[in-house]
Amino acid sequence: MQKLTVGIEKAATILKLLGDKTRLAMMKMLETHDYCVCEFVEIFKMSQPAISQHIRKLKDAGLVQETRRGQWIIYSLNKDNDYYPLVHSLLQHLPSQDFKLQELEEQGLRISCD
Amino acid sequence: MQKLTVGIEKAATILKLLGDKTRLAMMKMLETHDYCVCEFVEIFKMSQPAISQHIRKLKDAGLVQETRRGQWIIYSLNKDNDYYPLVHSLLQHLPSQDFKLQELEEQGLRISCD
DNA sequence: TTAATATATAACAATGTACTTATATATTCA
DNA sequence: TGAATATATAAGTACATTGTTATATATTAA
Repeated sequence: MQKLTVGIEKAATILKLLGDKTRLAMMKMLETHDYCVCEFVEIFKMSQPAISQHIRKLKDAGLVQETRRGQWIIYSLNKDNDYYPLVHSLLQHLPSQDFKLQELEEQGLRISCD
Repeated sequence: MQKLTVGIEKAATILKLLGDKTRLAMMKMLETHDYCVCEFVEIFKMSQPAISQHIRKLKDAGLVQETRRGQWIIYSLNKDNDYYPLVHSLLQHLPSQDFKLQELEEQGLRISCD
């Protein structure tokens, strides 16, 4: 059961988390596809630990969830989270990031294709 | 003319601004009433410079606007801002903070009553 | 079992944030 | 004009954040 509204303090925590362009882009991207860490590393041209640390923050807040698939760990949005309605409505205001997925596919670097 | 979506980077900047419980509460409160700095000082039990600095950030981002009324400066939401649709939809997920206004009135500290 | 790959964690440095106190500016009113 | 009030700004400090590099852990495949 999800709440209609969310406490101000907790909401501020979520917004602070999303107030980083890398994490915000990740969330928008996860709206349409799942991704593994190594794909994000390619997409954001950022070190693997940096990506891993961003994802951990999202995971600790319950915004994303992980599933291991062999040697890869696939991340997806956790739509059951209490804050998902807030997050969802905010993501609607952002432009699709699917062009990044396309770039990845053109480079032959897409891994977690379903 | 407002845009349908907003760049990821700029959106992250806005969300980071709102990712502070004081500023987020201010924005929610400004949805229903205008406030002056001295009222926020009472409500948030915070020093005047601290409040002033929070408001300046909101103002610099164009989220709020000021109007001088005598010795007071009244702050209100800037609904013409490009990011207002995003901000508005996100505030809908937060509980009303009107009880804070009531407290203020009960203490006889309400200033900027229209 | 060993090498290769994917991910996580730890320790650190640079930078950013949010307060504080002290002080400046603007307005009102006696 | 001068005192009182409201607000802004500056400088300093404590703490948080985000990257880095080095290293640990987990899985796969030879």
